Amino acid sequence: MQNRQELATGYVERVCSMITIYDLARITGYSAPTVSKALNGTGKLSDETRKTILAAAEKAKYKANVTARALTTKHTKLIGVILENTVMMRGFEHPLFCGILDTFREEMDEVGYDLLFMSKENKNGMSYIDHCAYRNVEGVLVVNPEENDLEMTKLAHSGIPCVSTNVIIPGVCTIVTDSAAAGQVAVEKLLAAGHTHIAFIGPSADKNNPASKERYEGYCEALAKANIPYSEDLVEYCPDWLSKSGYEAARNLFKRTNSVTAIFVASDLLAFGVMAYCHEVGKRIPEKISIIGFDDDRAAQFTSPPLSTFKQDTARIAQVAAEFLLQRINGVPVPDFVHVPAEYISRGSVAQLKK
Amino acid sequence: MQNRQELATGYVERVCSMITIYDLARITGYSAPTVSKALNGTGKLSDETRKTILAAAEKAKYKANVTARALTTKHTKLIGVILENTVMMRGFEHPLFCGILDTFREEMDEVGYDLLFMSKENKNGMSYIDHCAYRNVEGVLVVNPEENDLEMTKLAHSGIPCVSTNVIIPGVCTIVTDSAAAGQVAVEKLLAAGHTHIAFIGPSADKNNPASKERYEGYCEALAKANIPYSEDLVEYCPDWLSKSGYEAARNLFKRTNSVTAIFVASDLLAFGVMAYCHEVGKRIPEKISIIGFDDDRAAQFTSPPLSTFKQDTARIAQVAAEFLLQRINGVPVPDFVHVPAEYISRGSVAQLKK
DNA sequence: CTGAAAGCGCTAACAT
DNA sequence: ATGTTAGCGCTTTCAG
Repeated sequence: MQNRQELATGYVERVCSMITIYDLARITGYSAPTVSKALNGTGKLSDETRKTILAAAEKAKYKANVTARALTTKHTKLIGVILENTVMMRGFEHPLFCGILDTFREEMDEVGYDLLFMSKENKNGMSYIDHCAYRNVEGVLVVNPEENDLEMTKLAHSGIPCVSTNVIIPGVCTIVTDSAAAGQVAVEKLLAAGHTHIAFIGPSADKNNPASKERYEGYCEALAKANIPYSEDLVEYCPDWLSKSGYEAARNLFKRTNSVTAIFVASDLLAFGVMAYCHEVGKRIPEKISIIGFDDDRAAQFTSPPLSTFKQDTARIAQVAAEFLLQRINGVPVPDFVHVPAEYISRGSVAQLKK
Repeated sequence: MQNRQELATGYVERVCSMITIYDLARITGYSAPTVSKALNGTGKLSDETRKTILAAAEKAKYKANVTARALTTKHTKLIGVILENTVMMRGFEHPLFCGILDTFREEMDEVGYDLLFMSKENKNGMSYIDHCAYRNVEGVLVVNPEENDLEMTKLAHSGIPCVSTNVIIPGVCTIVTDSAAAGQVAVEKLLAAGHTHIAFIGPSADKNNPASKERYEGYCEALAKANIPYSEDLVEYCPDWLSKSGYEAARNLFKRTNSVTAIFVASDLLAFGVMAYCHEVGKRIPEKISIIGFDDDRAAQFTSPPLSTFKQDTARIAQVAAEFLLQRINGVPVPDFVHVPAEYISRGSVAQLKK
């Protein structure tokens, strides 16, 4: 206990006794502004002065204090991250979001930016905009906002630089997987395996979430290209992205029709539910029914059979997001929309149809 | 383009034109310090003054600026988070870490703290301690540091308040699942199902990572209690927590012995590998071999058969971590170690052994 | 090229 | 009970 108190005190002292530019000024005999200029490479200083000051800073292990700097410059080198726990799935646990955040952090770290979680409705009743102002956040990565959230819309229109990696927000640069292209590929793979009665299962299209909508569009387009007439009977919408909904969608689908030999499911999680239903009713995969999912969830390679699916390029999405957010912060125009291709991963859930 | 420029400018203006306590002072006719006191509830002010000022602040939508406040108070209301991408598994993608972080964030949000990712070896070559000082972080949540990391050790000894939720760090309060108790339960479940030749598969015990070690100890203890002699042949260590290692461990185990009818595997991910091996060699689960995993990974309910496992109480771990970190920040002593119980989840991977 | 002065927004210590 | 003064650490004019 005594020990802990001492530690705590030690910390305060350490922080308070941090070396400042005034210390360096005293040490080197120059003034504080000169030290500042030397440290930042700004202003006009003689090479010698700069060298002297830099050496002294190094020796004294001087570290700038962003808090103080930010007060004058307004540059906090802070990026806000919006990642809400929606009904869809708890924030961090979503496979896509985690991958994006991981790489985004690395990219931002490279250029000296730190990541801070934004929150809405926190203790102080702050909105996103309030929170951004409160922390002087320089830009925001929108990974997963709540659906149709007014605060989010306000933030998008506030002029605070934002990029979005999942949802389309008018006025905000959005970077997402090219789901339409992937949807086409999915159907083409199934067509190539001899399937013609191909179903689609996915959440009903939310106009702001391109994922399900584009996957569905890709499905339609591939069918059209192959001259296979579209049938409403083969499309089953579900209310969300949960496995349970996939299970129910499969039940509904098979209640309606028995001709289906293949399904393109808009996500692995949904596909797991579909597979569970198939197992339950003895519909063997892939012998009786072929399935393609989306996301390459950790689980996908361990289902039985392993699930053929699409891997989103989260690293690429994050890199582009980081690049464009930085551009945006620096006042450089960015595109409204960027598509990043997904990769098809062939496993054991698709069978060649016997003629 | 023009549009974007305007937006960016709009943001700068907005930030710069934020209302300050001086504005409130002017509006209300009081002085800045008085406004400050009213806002913070400090000092001695008449009720009326306070009310007037608070009303004016509300009306003007005044929001404090932490950056400025922190400069004088040293209280940034910032908590650092250490979550490195170790070889073990990429940072955010680990099921346990994500859950912990999610709840921890909510808890801290309640009391006005924001979360910031700490990084080591960033552009400026800052250590954890440097980074903490640079951002004036008030405390640190250590979720997943690199193994035997000197910088981490230094941070732990720096006096900066820390709590750890995965690894034991001398001098730092650690909150983890009671893996030993869970390990015992696992073996007891298998014993109850009639198994006596029970194997253990898990990473070799790292002295700082209680997870594998404690699960192994629980395994041993349950065996001892049941008077079943310990056999080295039934224990297979693996180098890490990856599924691939589980696969190889299973192969090694079965190469050595054929009497095993049940395995307690230290994690679901490893268990997936074990299951994959079993499937491959036609060893039916659970008919021929029963398996219990650990973590309740998203995948666990979708393997074939669904995997019986333990669910760590990440929410509880995070709550305790948040509580103790706040205590520690406030100079209140905290325990060195807290165990949180895990819950056994029975699914289809354990069979009653036929006599 | 360098330094003096001023200010970012807030709070602590002291006067009044 | 309220105001004055000063300072947190840094940067940005602007003189010299």
